[in-house]
Amino acid sequence: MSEKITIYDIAKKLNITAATVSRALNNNPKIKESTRELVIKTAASMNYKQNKLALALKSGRSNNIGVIVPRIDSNFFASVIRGIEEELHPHGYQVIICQTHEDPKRENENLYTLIDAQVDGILMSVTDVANENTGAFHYVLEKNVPLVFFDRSKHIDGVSSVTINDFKGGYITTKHLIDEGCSKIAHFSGDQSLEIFKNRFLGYKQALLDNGMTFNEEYVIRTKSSVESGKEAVNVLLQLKTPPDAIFSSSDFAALGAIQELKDKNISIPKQFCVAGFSNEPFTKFMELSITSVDQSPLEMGKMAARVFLEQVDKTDTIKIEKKVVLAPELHIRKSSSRTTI
Amino acid sequence: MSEKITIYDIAKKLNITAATVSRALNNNPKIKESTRELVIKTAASMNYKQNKLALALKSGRSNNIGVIVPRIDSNFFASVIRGIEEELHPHGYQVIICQTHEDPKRENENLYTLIDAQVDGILMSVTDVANENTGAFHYVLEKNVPLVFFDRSKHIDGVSSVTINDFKGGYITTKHLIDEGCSKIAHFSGDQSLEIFKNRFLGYKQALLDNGMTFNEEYVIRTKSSVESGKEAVNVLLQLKTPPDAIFSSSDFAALGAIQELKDKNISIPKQFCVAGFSNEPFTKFMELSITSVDQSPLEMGKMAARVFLEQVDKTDTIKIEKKVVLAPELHIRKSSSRTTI
DNA sequence: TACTTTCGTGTAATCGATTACATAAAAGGT
DNA sequence: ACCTTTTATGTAATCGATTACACGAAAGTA
Repeated sequence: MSEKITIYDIAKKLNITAATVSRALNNNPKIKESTRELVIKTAASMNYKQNKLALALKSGRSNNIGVIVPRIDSNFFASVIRGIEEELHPHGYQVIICQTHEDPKRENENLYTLIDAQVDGILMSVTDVANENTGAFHYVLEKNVPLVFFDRSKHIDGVSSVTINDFKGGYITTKHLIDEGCSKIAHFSGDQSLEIFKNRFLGYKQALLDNGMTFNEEYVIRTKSSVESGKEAVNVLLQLKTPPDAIFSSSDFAALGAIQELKDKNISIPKQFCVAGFSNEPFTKFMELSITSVDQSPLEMGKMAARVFLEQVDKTDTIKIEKKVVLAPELHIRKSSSRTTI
Repeated sequence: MSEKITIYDIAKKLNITAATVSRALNNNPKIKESTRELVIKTAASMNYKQNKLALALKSGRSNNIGVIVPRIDSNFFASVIRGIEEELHPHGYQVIICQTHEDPKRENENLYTLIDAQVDGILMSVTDVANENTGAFHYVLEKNVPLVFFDRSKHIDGVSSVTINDFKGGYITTKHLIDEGCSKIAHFSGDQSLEIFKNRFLGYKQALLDNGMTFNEEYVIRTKSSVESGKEAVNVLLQLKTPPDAIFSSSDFAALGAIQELKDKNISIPKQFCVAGFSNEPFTKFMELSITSVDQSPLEMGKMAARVFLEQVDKTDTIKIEKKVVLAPELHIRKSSSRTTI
């Protein structure tokens, strides 16, 4: 069992003080070169490792940053986290992961826990957008801990965010369906209290209007992000007097459900019916009937969020710069909606 | 900007000492009940939050645990991490994520970094199994930090592990293919220096022998875990004098590649050719031609690894108990190999 | 009353590193 | 030779909380 070696142990061995050791190890210019070399050599030989906790306490910086996501086992969030980790690792930061499981209570709890753990920043995708209770967020801001939202954000003064242009995502996808000759395009919308889903819906609506098509309330179905929900929703649509001939789904899973159900009913895709999803989940491109979907460049989003954090972290004194980064969504056109192209 | 409130601030306000405040907040029985109430009330009114860094320095426990995985953006690892987080969160631990990207250097670096950051334990899936250089691992053990391997493990005295029975996974899958009437079963093997892949291969081989079939070296192709690699591999197989009629792939992605290529060549699945994969990636069940695969219960694996850690963490003085937990793999039979059943 | 417990709190050290300030020694200037 | 500046190092406070030990006051005992 190895004892923990401290700078005091090194100091004692060399008959100098811990202060000198500390300075030598930190390249303080006031140290005689010979002393520095001796200290560094001795430290190495004794297998000295700096105690980060002591450093953290003294400096007030833990070199940890907290990341809060609804859940980690989703391709999107996992990829964002990967991006964050890759960007922050070279700067010496460790990434602490918290999940909310879409529970506002957990969200608040995580915020408080991270602050109490003295993280140097928090990057999060908001769960509780509707809730007016922003107490936990202001607690973070009061402590002057940089806060950056990604993907799902909330309007709070002084908080930066990195999102994709969901409106545009909805718009280009709908436009694409129109270009493929679809004239009755339905929409699977998610939780409308979340900006992302609202914007996808608005983009969809605008594309319809801009192209001389009428917006039909009946064609909008609120779904969950699940295969089952997509199946149910498509059945509702098919029972309408005038059923649609395309679906723009805000979820890849719901899109998949719709496709499975349409196939069961022998409706041919994309000939009779086109489908497009959102998120570019890995499975969309693996399917025999690959699914058209909007890519949110999660890796890039994570890296960008990390960069925004880095920009803010050393400027505690200056005025908070609220930075809003909006990434462009990219439509991946695949078989489920390709009548003209492959 | 809120000042940081410490126990000294509370003490000053109440004209007592910080020691008394600390004792009151920690339910020390030696404190007069009236004092305790007063302190707690005052602390709350002043919005006092304990500084975990100071606590960590004093106690030597950071309440952080480190998790090292090859990458986080894979369904398997993300799910394991979810399991770990869910199990450890109620115990007050925060989870720090590190990725190796399959790079042994990063693995060592991560181990040292985590120890320097004073984590209370490390849960990891090993990247560098072959490497004899176990220096970093012993460094961890010397520091008496509990270490638990999951999925990919290494034989090191005193280190517990949670794995699945890969041999059995290989065995039951191969047996299933035999039961479906396949007589020439090929195998896509991964990196054989990793126990998991070696054991899947051995299970495959044993199942062949136990069922009176001959093991054919030519039928074993070393693939990477990618669609492309699966395509290349199946083409090699099809050019053999006696091509196989089934593949047990140790990777779902390679299995998918094989399926795509077989379809291109108009070989009917499962009638003429059966395919089974490993890992139960989400896409395997979403495909129109769903893919038979072995589930590794990642969530359970994560929880189990966390529990093994919890058992060890408070027993630093007792002899290290080396615990080997082996979870049972579960074969999910789907269309890609179902001639008899659905 | 005098003596022993018990109770509640204060004093001060500790965890390990950093750093403002102090100081002794060496170097430089006239 | 004497004074000033520079250089290298030591002293001690600090970050915030915990805790062994000390001690005065209150309570219990004979």
